[in-house]
Amino acid sequence: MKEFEEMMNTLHPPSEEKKLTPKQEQILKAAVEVFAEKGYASSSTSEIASRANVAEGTIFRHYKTKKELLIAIVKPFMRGFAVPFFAARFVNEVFDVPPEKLEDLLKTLIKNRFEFVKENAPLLKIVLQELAFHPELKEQFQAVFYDEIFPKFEAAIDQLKEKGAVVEFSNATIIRMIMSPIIGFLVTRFLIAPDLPWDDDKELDQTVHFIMHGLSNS
Amino acid sequence: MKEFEEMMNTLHPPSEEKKLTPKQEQILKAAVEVFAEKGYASSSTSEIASRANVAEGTIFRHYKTKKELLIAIVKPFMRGFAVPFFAARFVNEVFDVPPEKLEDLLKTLIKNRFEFVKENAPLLKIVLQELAFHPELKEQFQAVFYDEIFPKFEAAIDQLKEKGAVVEFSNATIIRMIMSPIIGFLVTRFLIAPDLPWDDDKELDQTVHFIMHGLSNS
DNA sequence: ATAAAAAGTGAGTAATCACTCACATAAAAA
DNA sequence: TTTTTATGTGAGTGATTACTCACTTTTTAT
Repeated sequence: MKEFEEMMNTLHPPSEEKKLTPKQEQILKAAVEVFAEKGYASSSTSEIASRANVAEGTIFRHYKTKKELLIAIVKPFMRGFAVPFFAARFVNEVFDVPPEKLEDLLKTLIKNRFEFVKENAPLLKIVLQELAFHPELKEQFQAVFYDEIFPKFEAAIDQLKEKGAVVEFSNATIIRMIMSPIIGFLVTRFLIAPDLPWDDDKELDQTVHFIMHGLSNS
Repeated sequence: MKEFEEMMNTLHPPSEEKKLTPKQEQILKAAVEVFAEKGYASSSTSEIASRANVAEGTIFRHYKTKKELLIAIVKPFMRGFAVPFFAARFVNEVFDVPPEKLEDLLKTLIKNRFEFVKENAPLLKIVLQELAFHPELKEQFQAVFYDEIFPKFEAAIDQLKEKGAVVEFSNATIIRMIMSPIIGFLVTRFLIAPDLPWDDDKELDQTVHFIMHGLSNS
């Protein structure tokens, strides 16, 4: 229960707190469950309602359509994931830190975001699944990642290239090479084999090690 | 048209040729299209039928259920992808090749599999999407990848570890680090941004470079 | 040529779907 | 307290769904 309340807090951060009624929270919780289990298209509003101990009409009182319910769940998750990247420090820290400390900086950042995803694992599944079919989600994704996070990454990468610390691939390629192993780990960790006895810290350290060596200019 | 016939050949390889009727081919082609566009759950058999210029009943003449149609599409694709790995040479080649030539060997293999995926891009999307929700597909995936391909990879990795050519991560971690950037490229190349002016050879070379350096024991 | 089997058809069906609406209750405002 | 507004309800609805079946056409076997 505690965990879910925390999740709901990240879904609806204090900044624009919407004062959800208890039933509304039950609906969101149940919807996350069902969407993650069966996928959006195979989830019925009637099942969400019954699992939330709520009449079906109550769902449509708060969310005009089923898709609006999906967006109400996914949007805050994406924004929540991006929060630390909005910190003004982000790019500057990468600029200033000596290259040998860069690995530690990345580890800290990644471990922080890992914890966020860990607390919202079903949301990760929903996003990865539904991003492909809902233009509204793609737009939100673009707004958060392409327009906000990636440019900051690019600035940092350009700086590292000038220092000769990073291999001379295109920025898009480098970003892909940074993200692929991380996403690969997250997907394996939480979606494919969540029940394996994972040593998360070790895996993350090794993943960052892999990325840094893969991109190093040797 | 030519391309699709080739795809159908890979879907139903000569080894167990099922002598598909023309209408059956139309059904498979249309189903691949619609499943990839809308996702399995949101695809209706009536749309598949009309897009295949076939009566809806014809679909169920050949495939008892909608899910059986999905499996008829996905199963041969996975088997087709795995074919080169079944070659007895596979592990031995990795054993015998001198470490500095290993990168070239991997490049050849990956470029070969890349072409296969390129010819069946919609199938890649269908597999990635539906694997999460259909136990039958998971079983097929397990049979092909976990039971057949991965053990061969492990044997090769163990050998490389003994030579000290590869970092001492667990085999599962190493396999993940090999596959993540490749899948990351495939997904970006064919699903996220297929219309970008890609230099496939360059990207693949750089991806292999990234993997080899990331895993090197330095 | 004739029979038998396979392929193809499309109207029909029961189930399920997202969503509505008239009404009931609870909370807030007056 | 009285009125207004917000929240909650569940039976009802038209549309859509996967799938069936009696029938026709085509292909294959004899």
